[in-house]
Amino acid sequence: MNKNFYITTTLPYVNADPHVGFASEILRADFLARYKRERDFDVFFNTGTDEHGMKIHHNAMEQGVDTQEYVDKYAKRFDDLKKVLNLSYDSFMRTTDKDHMKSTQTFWKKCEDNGDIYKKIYKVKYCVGCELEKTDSELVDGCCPLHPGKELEIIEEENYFFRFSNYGEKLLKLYEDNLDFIIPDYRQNEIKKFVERGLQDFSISRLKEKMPWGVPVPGDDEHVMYVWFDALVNYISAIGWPNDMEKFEKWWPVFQVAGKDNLRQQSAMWQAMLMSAGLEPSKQIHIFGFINSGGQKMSKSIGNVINPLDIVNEYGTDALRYYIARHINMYEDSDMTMDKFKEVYNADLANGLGNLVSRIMKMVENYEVKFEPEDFKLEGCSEFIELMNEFKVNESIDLIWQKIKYLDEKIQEEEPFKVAKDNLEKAQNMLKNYLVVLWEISNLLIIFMPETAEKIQNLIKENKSPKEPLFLRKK
RNA sequence: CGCGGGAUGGUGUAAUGGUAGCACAGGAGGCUCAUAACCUCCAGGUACCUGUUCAAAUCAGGUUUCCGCAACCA
Repeated sequence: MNKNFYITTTLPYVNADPHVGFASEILRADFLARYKRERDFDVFFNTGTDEHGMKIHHNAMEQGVDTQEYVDKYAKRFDDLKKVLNLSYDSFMRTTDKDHMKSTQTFWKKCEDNGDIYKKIYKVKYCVGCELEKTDSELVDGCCPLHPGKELEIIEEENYFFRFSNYGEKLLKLYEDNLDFIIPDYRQNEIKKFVERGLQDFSISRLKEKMPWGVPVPGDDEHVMYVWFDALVNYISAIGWPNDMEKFEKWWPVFQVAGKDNLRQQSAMWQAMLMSAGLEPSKQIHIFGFINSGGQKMSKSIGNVINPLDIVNEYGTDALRYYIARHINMYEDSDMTMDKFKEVYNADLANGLGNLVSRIMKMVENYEVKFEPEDFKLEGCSEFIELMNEFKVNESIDLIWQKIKYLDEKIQEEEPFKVAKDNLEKAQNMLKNYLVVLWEISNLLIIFMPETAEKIQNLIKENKSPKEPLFLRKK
């Protein structure tokens, strides 16, 4: 059995601070990466930042800073998530990285050699008011929303195109042969329908004189690559393609996670590009739902944006990790508000896990229970393994809370605090039984809440009660 | 009729034709080891209509309604 596991997130575009939606994507990837390591897989976990393209270039110019400086600043904010969210990724790939850019150029040439790249006249809609190119989806009634009534200018320019239209049949075959290529199945169905409707070639370059911030097209000084083309290649450049083919062979194909806005790019465009370059398709792609707030899409103008940093500052890293794991639906859209977060925090973490640890360990300390945990074997928890093998995060962590509930009930039923008054030894044995389960809980928690798991394990090993509550109840 | 997916207690979820389960929030009691925590009990639900069936949340048809996608949005 292949014990190598390569997982990647999509690369967020660095034109804003990290969003809780991306936090949830990378956290889920982290849960799975940690799980696979626990199962003795050799894991390579990739993430990074997508740093090219017009929007970034414009933002930098607007702020009057050098574009490189601008992306450096934002890339750091994303890399900071490693500490803030306690992530275990191995690779942080920035698309402005020199090796990545070289590998993208090689990739381009492969596609070109295969006859899939050609030049064509491209019609751009240009709003004179904004002095910006506009896409159809940005337009309202055929006009720029900021300058209604103003005719858009049509500008023609020569662009390179990728022969996406060559890959319709091949993509359909890929989906047909791999019925669980995209999870959940309705997303696979969605993309299948999209491909069936017929594919049109897409533009993969921009004129350098208008937009210099991109990877130069090999053999043509006048063009840079369109940001999509370059960003997707990171999944292979991150593991050494094409320079270190041994490394590449070790890790490829990749297990991908992405938000639902990325369905098309990841499961159709990128797969076609891989085919064109003669590479094996991705292993599997999980398409996640979005997080809304108060029933609405998060937006700055509504003021309902949830910043993961704020939550971590107030509640701690593990509380956020917990909330994402247990209460945000992986595949359907979920709603999240600070009120809900507090409710869950108090119910599940303060009253649930935290209180359970306090009550058990307090008795352990008072009754001088001596307990030495045995080495934990994940293999013993077959139900948990089955769920995590299918990447069912919500259900897996649910299982842990069932055990917490079980212990609370058990303590009430057996009343060791009463038993201790006239039969200390019997009470001690009861406590030891609880500790066996608590030890199991702490070990299962490692992948979701690493810090908390470690704290609990230390308390168990030292037979001590926590000096302060694990999760202080919030008013 | 462009294509596709949904509507389960106040909220979030489970149940592939066979007793609608669970958690949170709400109400009542109990316990005292614990963070006003914990335990027990109570109340509350299949959007609507019709059909198939011994039996429907589940299958079919329709109504209402919500949400994606419709191409370069990174």
